[in-house]
Amino acid sequence: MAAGAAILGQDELGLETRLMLRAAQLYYRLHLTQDQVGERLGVSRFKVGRLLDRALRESAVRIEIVHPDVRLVELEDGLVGRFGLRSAVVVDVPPTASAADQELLARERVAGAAAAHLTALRPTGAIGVSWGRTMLEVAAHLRPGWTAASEIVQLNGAMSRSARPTRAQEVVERFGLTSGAAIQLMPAPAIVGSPELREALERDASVGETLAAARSAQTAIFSMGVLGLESVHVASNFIGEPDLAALADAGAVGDVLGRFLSLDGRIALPSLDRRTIGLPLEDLCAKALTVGVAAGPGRGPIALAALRSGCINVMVTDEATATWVINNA
Amino acid sequence: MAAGAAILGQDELGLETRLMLRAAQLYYRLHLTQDQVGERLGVSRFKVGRLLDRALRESAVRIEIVHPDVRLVELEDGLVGRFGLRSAVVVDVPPTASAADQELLARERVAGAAAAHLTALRPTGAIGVSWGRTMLEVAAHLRPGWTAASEIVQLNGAMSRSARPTRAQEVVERFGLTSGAAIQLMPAPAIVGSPELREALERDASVGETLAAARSAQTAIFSMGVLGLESVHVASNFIGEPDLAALADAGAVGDVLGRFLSLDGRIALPSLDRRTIGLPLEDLCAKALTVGVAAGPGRGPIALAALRSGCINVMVTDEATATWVINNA
DNA sequence: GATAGTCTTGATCATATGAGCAGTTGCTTG
DNA sequence: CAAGCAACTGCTCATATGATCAAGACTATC
Repeated sequence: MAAGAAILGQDELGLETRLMLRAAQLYYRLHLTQDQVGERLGVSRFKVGRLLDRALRESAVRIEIVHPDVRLVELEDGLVGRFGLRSAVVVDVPPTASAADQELLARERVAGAAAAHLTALRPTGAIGVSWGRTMLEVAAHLRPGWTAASEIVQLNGAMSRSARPTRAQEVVERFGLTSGAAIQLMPAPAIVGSPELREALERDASVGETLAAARSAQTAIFSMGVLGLESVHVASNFIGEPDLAALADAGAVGDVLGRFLSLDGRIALPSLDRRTIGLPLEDLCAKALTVGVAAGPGRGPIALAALRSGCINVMVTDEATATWVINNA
Repeated sequence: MAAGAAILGQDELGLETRLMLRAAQLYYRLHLTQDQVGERLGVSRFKVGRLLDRALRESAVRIEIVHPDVRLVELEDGLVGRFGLRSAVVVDVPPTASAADQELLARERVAGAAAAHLTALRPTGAIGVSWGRTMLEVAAHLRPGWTAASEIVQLNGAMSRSARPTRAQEVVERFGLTSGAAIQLMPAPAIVGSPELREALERDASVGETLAAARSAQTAIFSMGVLGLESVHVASNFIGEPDLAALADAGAVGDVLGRFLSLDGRIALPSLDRRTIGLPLEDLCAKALTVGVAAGPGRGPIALAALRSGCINVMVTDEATATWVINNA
């Protein structure tokens, strides 16, 4: 063979290349062993190995992963790698007719994924939870026995004076019911009028004990809220027009546990933060397992901010949000 | 893991599928071993193997050969498989400005490939050769020492009375020169006026001895000619208008060793065949190694006919011809 | 709530593949 | 024409992979 090529000068015909392609076909298409390929082609199995090696190096053979869900896995890996997470779950949300439906579906899908992932994570001890529409949906997806946790603690204030209830209690109750754990609520509004009042409430046993439990929990599960009129904090009357305007001025993009963050992951408006009742951001960041859930359009910025704050260990979100985060990180 | 999926009922999230895709990425993209993949994913290497197996079976991973020359190899394999050949060589002919250039280039490329392939085949003993433009080109591409054959024998009559010489002698001479073998010419026209004359000539020692040598040679190398005014047989005045018309009527598509075939691979016009001097078709078919060379546009039909005749062991041709043959076989 | 059946799992062993190495071959250059 | 050089080949040995099997887990059914 070498002799032939030599006499002919160069390998004009691509004889060696043809051999390579033939080997690749026999090996990758017909699934013969390198030995068998060698036998058919009249070369040693070593040569076949080298031929296949060359085919791979010169990308004459392309191996690609074509499953529609790879992009989700890639996003997950991207999030884990970029933000040093323990894990991430990115779910696919099929398109819907209306934007409102899309938001609903995204919430449903992401919440389901969050519930499933939580079950797989099997957290133990005390678990802190936030509230909101997304958390309510997560709670609804939990199956009995999903964890053997000892206690479910509400992480931030939620008692609303508005006509539209936060249903925060339902979240905690369902988490407790499905796990058989005791529950502990935080009987206070999310945001009050003054830092002094917040301090007074936190000193009181009713709120103080829950806050202490929230601090000592090693696991936290929480959602992310957007800033704007559709925010639950606005709907629940925790913040009004002036606060909203101030937050917008400060560059806030959304909230975690009622604490509004700017895109760089810091507290956007410290003066408001001092009026916010619940687990402080730095205490959240210190926990061993912190599961952040972001579902629906427009969550990209707050998701990125929360990830940048370093308070998220495990991220659960939809494809659009994950894509936004990766592209803007 | 299994427990989690069980509690959640079905594998709603495609958790197993994600694991599969992740395994595929780590294995095929990052080239980790299955062991390492298992370690990263927290599963046994057996599971990784099964995951990858499933990925392949469900074609979540696609392995394809993307080299531009695969199609040539596929055509080669197609010819070998379809016609039970020993081997086949199909060459790529880049497009040219004019049709005439295309024919020239095809001939040059195919002839080069034929010479190279012959060298690789290393035929021994006596080798029979035909003549024609293609064979002349093949001869021109032979490098000294390409074979250790003992004798080169002309397979069919070629002596022309026309102004345009066949240069058949050059073919044999160059085959002999480059191999150091003795040569034996067939001093007769390709086609004569009557069966009786043919018989008389073949009985004469001058032609008879060469014919006997042609019969006993175990190797034959020959080209294929088209039917029509551009045929060398017409140009050399071996056949005239009446014969040409009769051949066309009989469904002849071209010739091998001056013997015209119809598309089914049989002698198209037995009466003409009886006037043709040289190795008969059935003697050609009986040889151990028969290399047929077909180059240039319009050679599809005669190539197919020759292949069907069963007289070809090894085929050398261009892509267009091979494609035509495969599509019309 | 027990039990048979099915699916999944991890282990062992045989096989296939890859890494490193020494011998050979042909090419190049003095 | 010879000597050095570089590429290629086939070998041995270590490793990775695939086939088969027994045990365990979960499901479905009564």
